[in-house]
Amino acid sequence: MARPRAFDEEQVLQAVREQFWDAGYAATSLEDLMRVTGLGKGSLYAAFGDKRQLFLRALRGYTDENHDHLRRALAEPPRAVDALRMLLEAPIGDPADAGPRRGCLLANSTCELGNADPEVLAHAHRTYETTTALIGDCVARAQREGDLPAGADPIALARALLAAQQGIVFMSRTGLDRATLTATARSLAARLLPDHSGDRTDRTDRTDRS
Amino acid sequence: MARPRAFDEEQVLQAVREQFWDAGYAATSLEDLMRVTGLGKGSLYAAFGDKRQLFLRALRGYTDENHDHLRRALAEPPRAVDALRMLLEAPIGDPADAGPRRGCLLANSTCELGNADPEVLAHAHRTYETTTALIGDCVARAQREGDLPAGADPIALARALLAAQQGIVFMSRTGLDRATLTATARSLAARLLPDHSGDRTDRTDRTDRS
DNA sequence: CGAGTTCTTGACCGTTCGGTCCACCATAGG
DNA sequence: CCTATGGTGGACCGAACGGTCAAGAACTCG
Repeated sequence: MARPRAFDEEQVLQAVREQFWDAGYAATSLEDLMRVTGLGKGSLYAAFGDKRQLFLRALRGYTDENHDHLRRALAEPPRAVDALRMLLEAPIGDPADAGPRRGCLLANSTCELGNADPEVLAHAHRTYETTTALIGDCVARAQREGDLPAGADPIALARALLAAQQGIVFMSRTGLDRATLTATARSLAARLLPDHSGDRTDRTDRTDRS
Repeated sequence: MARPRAFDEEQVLQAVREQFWDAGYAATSLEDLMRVTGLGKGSLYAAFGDKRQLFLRALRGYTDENHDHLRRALAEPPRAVDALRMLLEAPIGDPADAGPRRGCLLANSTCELGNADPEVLAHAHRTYETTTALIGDCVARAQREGDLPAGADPIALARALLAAQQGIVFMSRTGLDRATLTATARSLAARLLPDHSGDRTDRTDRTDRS
């Protein structure tokens, strides 16, 4: 009944996200957003509201997508403990992309805005709780598979793994070289996820424990 | 020979540092800096140069002070391994101060400006290398004291400890409660610094540890 | 006590910020 | 083909930005 939109909302949010990711919230101007989206101010404001709302939309999209990836990455490997090991190396990324070390958008946003914007802080808190729960499920699976000691609290180990992962993410932002980063990630993985395959009761398809 | 300064440079830098720490670089305006220092624009510019240089001065002061604290904290405990354990709990802070969770100024600055300002990135890289070396020395001492396995590379363990500490710092910024944070720090400490007092050759004069 | 020098203050500058508004346009339904 | 409806792009706005400058104030030295 009227003129249709000339842009794809998802593509715009993607471009916006990349911009905020590269430069941060405060250092991104509306002109930047117009440039990367190709849209005029009027269109942006009509479609998304002001800068902050647009940022929150992009951030929510990022975290949703991230959780999807995480769910898949945790479920995919046959052995859960391998998924947990990869968790620590994942932030290092492919050698191929060679993109700038820009860390995690949510972590960056939390650092930049956590003090000033309660909504960003709350979103970060919720997101990391969900992440912890996902990792905790995977830890529990690794326990059932006999690759981790069964006694420990899965959530506690999940929190330790998440903290270690965020530490790796941050160290990568300081310009640490890939080799050192990889070695550190493996070292952390070895200490947080010790190899129990030796003293494990050897039934790998053990599904029920209490 | 001329009018003396009416302010103490160190006090001004301290106030500036607190402001940048609370709000970040981009979100701090010259008006904020004038307010917290009590100085006029002219004085600030005459004494320190522009906003960026003032920020870098404050940041360097912070890291220098931090390294002094770290050196002391690592040297103070009779047993080096205890110093390393405290390293992970230190970011949680006193229950008394109850200040806002604002993390580490250098970490925040690295996240906000690391992509855009090579000097900040280089400073962060240098600083964390120094920190790694300090922790590595402490690890080596713990090895000599028989509290850590002697075979491992001290620097490698230092990097793992530093990454874990930064992870704790970050998780505290997400609004995680103190109890959970403390539990996570202790869990990480237990896994990265396993208790070797049992199988240690008993040549050191070990005073009782509770 | 006067001259010389530095520090302080706040007015001022051009620019850029986020945000609003409106004239114009492309489309779908009648 | 015409009209109603929503999309588009850019002119425009006041405010705040970082930064400059000049005039006056405070001090030391001769």
